[in-house]
Amino acid sequence: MADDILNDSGKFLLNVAVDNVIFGYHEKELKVLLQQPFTVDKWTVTGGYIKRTESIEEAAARVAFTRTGLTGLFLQQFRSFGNPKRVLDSGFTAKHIAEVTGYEIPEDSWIFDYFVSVAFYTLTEFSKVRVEKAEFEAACQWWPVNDLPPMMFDHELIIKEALKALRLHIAHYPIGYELLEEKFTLPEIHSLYETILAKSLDDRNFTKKLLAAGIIVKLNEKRKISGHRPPYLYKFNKEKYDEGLKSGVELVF
Amino acid sequence: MADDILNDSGKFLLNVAVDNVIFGYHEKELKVLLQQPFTVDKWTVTGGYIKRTESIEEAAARVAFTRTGLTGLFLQQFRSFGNPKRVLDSGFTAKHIAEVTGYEIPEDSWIFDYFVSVAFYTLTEFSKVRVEKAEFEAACQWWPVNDLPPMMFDHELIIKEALKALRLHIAHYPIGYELLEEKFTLPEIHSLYETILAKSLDDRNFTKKLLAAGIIVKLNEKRKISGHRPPYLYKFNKEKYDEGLKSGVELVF
DNA sequence: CAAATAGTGTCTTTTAGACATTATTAA
DNA sequence: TTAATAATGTCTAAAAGACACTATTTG
Repeated sequence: MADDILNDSGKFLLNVAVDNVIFGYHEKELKVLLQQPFTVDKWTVTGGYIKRTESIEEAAARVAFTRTGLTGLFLQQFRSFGNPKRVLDSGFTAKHIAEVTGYEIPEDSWIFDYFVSVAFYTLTEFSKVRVEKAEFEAACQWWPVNDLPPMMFDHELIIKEALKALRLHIAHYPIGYELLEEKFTLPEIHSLYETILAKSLDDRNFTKKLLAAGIIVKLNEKRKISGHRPPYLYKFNKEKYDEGLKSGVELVF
Repeated sequence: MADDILNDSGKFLLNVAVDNVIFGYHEKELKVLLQQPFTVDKWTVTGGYIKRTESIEEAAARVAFTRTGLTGLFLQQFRSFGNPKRVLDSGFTAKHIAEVTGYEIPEDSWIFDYFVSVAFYTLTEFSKVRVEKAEFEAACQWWPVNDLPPMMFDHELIIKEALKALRLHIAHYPIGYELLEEKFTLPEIHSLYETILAKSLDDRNFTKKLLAAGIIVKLNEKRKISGHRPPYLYKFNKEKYDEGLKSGVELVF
């Protein structure tokens, strides 16, 4: 509970934490999972402190697991943020918390200190996520990337930068595996890319490119949809895909 | 001095620090500026603690300034490193320090703690750098990237990753401005790129591409060299260059 | 005029980009 | 047979890549 974090400060690193921008894709919209501390009525990216026994990647994975129930997610570090004004400008103070929640936390508690945030982004298959708020949180829910609630600290910037990194990566690595179901149709992956890049892509050229790169494979099945021609299902070619992740592919769209 | 850092721990953030891989280019070789703590006979990337009053970027700039005397350098954050084993595996202990230097430092001093390192790389014009070791260091000098001395912690990995980031960036941003003198010849910039990318580039196509992108401009001067045809001097087109830095250019070589 | 290196142009291949028609299914 | 959407091929333009000869200077 709260006590866990407040009293057990010896368990965590000081002055450094992780933030994890968890992206999910649903109904042609890119969403991001945000949490709301019950101390402030602003929202934050999911994040947490780093245990002394874990690496920063493990901390980010734990943060994601706590909110989504998923493990083995695609996790990408993209930048760290740190300057003395991050917390000072946020309205996140002992006084404010006392007013809102009745909790009395010392003014000089380590949680109000200057924190460097190591930021990651994570891609999830929306339908598999079971959203759960972590302890010490008032809420946790998906928000459309293009329609965010008021954000705390510099978290709006963090999301912007995460999106920038995602868009850069999508041109060099075969992202998509983690955002779609195992079998997907061309229209589905096509509109995923259009959504992430926020621009329309010629369907013929798009298909051509993915097939030429060899990262997707046509299956002999169709998705059952009524009222019109059913689309073929595709899956990723895992080897090509992993190789692409490692050494990079040119997929400039 | 040492006391500054050891006693004045309240001045610095705990559990987080910056490392800065300072690159310089000299005689067709890419070099990196390394420091040697006088406590261990291994080398490290230049680095330091973060003051409570400064941002991580300011800390990295200060680290570079202390060793090179230069300000306004090109500074690029590329990754953060953090896991509990970084220090444990390094042989960096109070006992070892006492043996080597006679300094008695408590086993539980904060300097032996788990540190997350926010890593940057910096590009410098070799000839302008006046190498100076910082306090608490036995030495500070240039080393060829391809021929490094024994490195402490995970600093060999940090250099590898910095180089990877530099090679990625060079394909998207017009790097070079900070590594060459103001006026340079085509053969000079050509061999700079060949050195960084560790592969040979066709001189005609290389020139064509830089000129087409508009980031370099031919001057009406030649470099005085005897014994053969003197090369023309070029300079960067600062506007195009800055624009390229901001929005990215495709310069795949 | 010889030595040494600088400078440059053309042709070919590959890749990117624009563009519109036919195919399949269910109701 | 119609409604709805899936699937696909060709032509053009631009960019990348391969390749070798001429130019300029000093000694």
